[in-house]
Amino acid sequence: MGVLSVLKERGFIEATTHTQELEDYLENNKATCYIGFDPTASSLHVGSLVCIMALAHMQRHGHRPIGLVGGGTGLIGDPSGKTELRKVLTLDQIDENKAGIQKQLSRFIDFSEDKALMLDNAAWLTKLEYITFLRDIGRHFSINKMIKAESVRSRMESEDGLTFIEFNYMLLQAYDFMELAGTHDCLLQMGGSDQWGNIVAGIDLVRRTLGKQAFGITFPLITTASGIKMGKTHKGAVWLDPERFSPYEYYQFWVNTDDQDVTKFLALFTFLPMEEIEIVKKMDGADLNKAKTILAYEATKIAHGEDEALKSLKASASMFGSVEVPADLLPSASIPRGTLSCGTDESVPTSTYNKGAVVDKMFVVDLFCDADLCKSKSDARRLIKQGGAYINNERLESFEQVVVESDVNDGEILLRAGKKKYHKIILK
RNA sequence: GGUGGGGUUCCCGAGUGGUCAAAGGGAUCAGACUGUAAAUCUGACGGCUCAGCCUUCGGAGGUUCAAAUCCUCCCCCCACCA
Repeated sequence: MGVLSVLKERGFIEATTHTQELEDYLENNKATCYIGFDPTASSLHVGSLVCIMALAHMQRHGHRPIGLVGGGTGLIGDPSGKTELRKVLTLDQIDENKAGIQKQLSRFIDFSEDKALMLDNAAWLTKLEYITFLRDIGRHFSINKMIKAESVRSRMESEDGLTFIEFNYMLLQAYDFMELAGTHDCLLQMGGSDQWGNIVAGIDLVRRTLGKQAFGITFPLITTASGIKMGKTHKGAVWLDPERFSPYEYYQFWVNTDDQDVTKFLALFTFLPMEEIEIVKKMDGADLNKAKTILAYEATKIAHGEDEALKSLKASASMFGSVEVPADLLPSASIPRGTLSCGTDESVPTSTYNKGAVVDKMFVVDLFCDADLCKSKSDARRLIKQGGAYINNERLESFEQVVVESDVNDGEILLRAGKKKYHKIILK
């Protein structure tokens, strides 16, 4: 099956240009394709995962993906899908962020032997000269067309308006496409649905300047069943960087997937075969939790490796009781089968304290605050009053409670806030 | 540059001298119900040494027993005009 059909079947495709020609092109060529990533942070997050997975699928089908880091465009800021002007990044920040992004992408895509490329558009964009650029590139752009583009129009209508610097973003992205088409014969650009205007502009520019037919694919904006943009939690974005968002939290993020999203996410965010995912569609009720376990395991494995996935699985089993993974569910997944009742919980966040400074000295409340389970003492007070604070799985009744010897089991104290947030205290 | 309208607690948004830690909604958090889901219901939602106290309403001063609310200056945003 061609890569385009695979992507379509798995829910990646929102729109494509020249559908038939694109299909032929991908069938008959070892194509090069690219997606741009903004270096606005030193880590990518789940919001970019659709793009990343699409590149990975491309590579698995023998095509060559390019991850383009917008080191040059990051100096400008894309107005698409933004309601306000983005803060401009400094060169140093961009460099740092770029490095982080490259590292993460290499978990998903194989960059060895030029099977994939990582480029930075700063390489060509920062060398542009204004007059030359206007004359050679600017002439191909119609203001009439641009102001009709959704990204521009919505900003023109908003009271914040649109600055000239942002208005130019489209030209620069189109220039990127032209550059890549010229130097790497990259004729396919992909991106989120908010990139449609930019992609189409690039295709036009490639045709006008190089006389080549280029193509575009956009992905749908993935929202959860409750209508929220995918990848946002109370803690903000779900980062792929294990330093910002631990593999255990990442795993938990996927386990907490809404029932209605399970099959959609399995298709988008794992490589499990669709025939197996089809079966999950027929499942409902508590059974779906088993599928969520596999989703979480696979997603964690892809982003953080099998070891971390296994650790997270075990930690979850010991925190939330047993986890059952039937042998015949999604058989291609490498998750261990059977019932996992208890195990080490090494992936749960921990802190270490000096025992003498804690026992009979410290208030339990302070441990909650230090462990970031509560924002402040008032927060801790509320939590206790509402019965959401637990020490070793026993509800904490009093705000004034001090840690005592009997709270310590094997040199450890397990704190819990609400149903899902745990923190382990190790005493030395 | 001119004229007018604004900047309120995470967000939207009420509030024009005391009854204001500030309506309402959203988000969030906890509890109940569940399946580590959704929906629903209940409660919480600035901080603290918590029946009390302290710090917030763009910034700095001032008037007043008392200011988010009045005055002065400054900063920023928006609309229309140039």
